[in-house]
Amino acid sequence: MALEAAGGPPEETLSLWKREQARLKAHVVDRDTEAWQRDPAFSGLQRVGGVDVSFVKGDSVRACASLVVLSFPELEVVYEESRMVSLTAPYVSGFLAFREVPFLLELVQQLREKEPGLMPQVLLVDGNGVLHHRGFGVACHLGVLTDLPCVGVAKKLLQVDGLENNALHKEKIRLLQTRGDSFPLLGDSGTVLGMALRSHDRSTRPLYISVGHRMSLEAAVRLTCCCCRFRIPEPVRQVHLLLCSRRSWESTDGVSVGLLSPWLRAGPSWWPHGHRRCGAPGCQVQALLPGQAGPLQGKADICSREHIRKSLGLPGPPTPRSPKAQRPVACPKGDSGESSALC
DNA sequence: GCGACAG
DNA sequence: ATCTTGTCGC
Repeated sequence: MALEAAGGPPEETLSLWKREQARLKAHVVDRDTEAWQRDPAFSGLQRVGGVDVSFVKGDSVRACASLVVLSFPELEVVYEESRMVSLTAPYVSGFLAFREVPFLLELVQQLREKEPGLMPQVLLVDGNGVLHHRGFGVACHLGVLTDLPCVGVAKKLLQVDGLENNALHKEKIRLLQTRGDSFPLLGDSGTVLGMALRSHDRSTRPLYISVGHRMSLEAAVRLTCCCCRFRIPEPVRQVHLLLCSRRSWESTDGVSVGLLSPWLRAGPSWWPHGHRRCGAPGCQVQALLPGQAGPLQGKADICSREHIRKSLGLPGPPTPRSPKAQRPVACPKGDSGESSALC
């Protein structure tokens, strides 16, 4: 307790972590290893996964780790699992993996045991891959440890190796006009560490894509773009939704209802109606309505035909954001222009 | 006027 | 990450 009270982990721990990163980094494969990765239409790719860990405000220990698997190219949820965990490591920039990866590994392992047929062929990871202080971000870390192809998808530029979110960078962003536009992130070291990608026509803010494991940067960018209905790629976005709903039901059973965001409390209109939720170990699958309370529990769940998902493609006015509605768009935006009101 | 550091 | 406000940039 009170480990990270003041200055985070001791220098000793950090250097241990650095050594581990250096050791594992040797196993990173930064090129395409699968046939589908080189195919123009990604034919052969059938399942894309997303993972993330979400936190409970006011609680530095409890968190929720989730894994979802989507069909490709339909992008429908075919598997989702989440579990409450107790974090052991604090967040330290450059060492995100030591905080999150152990739990993500467990989820992958669980899937491997229970539903090997649903194992994703690639994972989109919230965070960076080789675009990292030591070239070994969480996407590489998880990739090496699972031996799954992984892509780092970050929402903010990690300013390393001379990369800076400065005026020049912002100007380059401004030049990204339509979905799919991108520019390389060239570090002072002379290496291309990743790409800034405009993932959606209606979103100005780029994603920062970098290689995690067993995939080229080009394929990573192309795949990410293929997974974007909105700014955030569906696998990652679905994981966020799962985490959010999970948190809300968690809180109805617990103590932090008052800490929930108003968006969630209000019974968000963007919530997939009646979407099934999965919970923690030892529980049952539930049908949870927006804002509805549910027993705290959960278990692996296979939601193959999530026809409910279709609602995501329907006119569900999600975020009555700001007076930025310049465009009469025919598609529902859940999070495009903004940093997502979700999580 | 703040603080730079993925999540 | 979370919460929140509001629309840049030094």
